Amino acid sequence: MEVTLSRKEQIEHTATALFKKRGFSATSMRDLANQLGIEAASIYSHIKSKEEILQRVCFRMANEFFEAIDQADVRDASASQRLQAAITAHVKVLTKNTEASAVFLHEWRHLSEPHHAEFLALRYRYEEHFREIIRAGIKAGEFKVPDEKFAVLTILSALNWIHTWYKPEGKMNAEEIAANLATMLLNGLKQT
Amino acid sequence: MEVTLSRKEQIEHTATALFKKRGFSATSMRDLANQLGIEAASIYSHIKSKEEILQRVCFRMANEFFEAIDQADVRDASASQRLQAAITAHVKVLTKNTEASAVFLHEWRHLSEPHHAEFLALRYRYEEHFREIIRAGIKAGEFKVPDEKFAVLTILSALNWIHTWYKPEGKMNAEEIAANLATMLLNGLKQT
DNA sequence: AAAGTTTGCTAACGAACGTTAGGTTGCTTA
DNA sequence: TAAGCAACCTAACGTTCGTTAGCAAACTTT
Repeated sequence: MEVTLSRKEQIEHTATALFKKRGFSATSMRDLANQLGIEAASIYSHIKSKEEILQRVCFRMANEFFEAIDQADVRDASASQRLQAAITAHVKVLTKNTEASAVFLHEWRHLSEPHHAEFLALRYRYEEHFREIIRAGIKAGEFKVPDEKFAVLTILSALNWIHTWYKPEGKMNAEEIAANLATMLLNGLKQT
Repeated sequence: MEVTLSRKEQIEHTATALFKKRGFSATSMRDLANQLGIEAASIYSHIKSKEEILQRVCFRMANEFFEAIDQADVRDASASQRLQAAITAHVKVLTKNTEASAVFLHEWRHLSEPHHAEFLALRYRYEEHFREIIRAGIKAGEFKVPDEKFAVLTILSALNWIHTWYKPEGKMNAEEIAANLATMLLNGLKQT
């Protein structure tokens, strides 16, 4: 299953790796060019600006997260089941591309307006999906939570650390990680 | 309870706020000077380099976390109680200074060697404290966890998002947040 | 009143930055 | 075989960067 990347996609891919490792601001176009084996000025045959790369990565990942969560949502299921499905979908996207995920999670703040505001709005909408599940769970007496915003932030932060340590060749695959995280968040550490 | 800060401490404090907001690399000495109402070159009457500020913040916070967790550790208690105490201690440090915490958590990677390696070693030692508690809990049959490293990473990432939203004037104080997080992580979301 | 310390200034350095202009090479398509 | 295009080059632009040198004023201590 060899996929041939266009030069623009290669640039984006290499830049993503550098943005994750060093951060957007600490990555220079000359660093990126060096990694690609070309001159910095040559990059501008393919992209308009350094920030364009960041924009493409951030909004592409936002799309992937939305698609995953929409496909995974099972109507007429319990809140626990829905939450488990959402967690699994989220973890799958996160593990499928850890580098782009890291950029999505940490480097979006370097977006300039109006992209910055647009990104925040998307993120809010994404989180709202989780909040809605938690609210439904509280209403049904399924969950016991002091505040749904608090719960969602805690859940997502627990998930969003994965990209720092996940390796495809590690002993847990994405599904196992998702299952373990869902169990831990839903049932806690304590032996039952 | 007015505390007079030395000029050096003022610089450190203002820099910390900027490092949190924009990141270390995206914060220039001229930004910092502007915020302080002086010229960039004047800062060098008080500090040796930009990175010195980062070093001081990172290692001071590391110290604070260690002190908090050492004081909070109760021998001859159950693993649940010890974990609850450790979580509370961690959250207290985190909420006491959200800006320095953000720098501690996200900007340490801009440290140069050997400080970078030294910082990582400290962090490993800190996390080891949590791992030891989890291991004790598993051994005593108190916790049901697939992997103690996995559990600790999940716990700490759930905690380490607090600095992004915590406001001292918010409806939950540090103790309530700590209690809610400990309950959620130990018992899960589900109604019992 | 003298000496020392703190705090700041202006001017400037060399380096690195993102980006543009204009040109060359080689492959692909009409 | 000519035209078009993708990919990359060198040279350079204007700007910003962290930092140093050298000096001056103000406050504190002796």
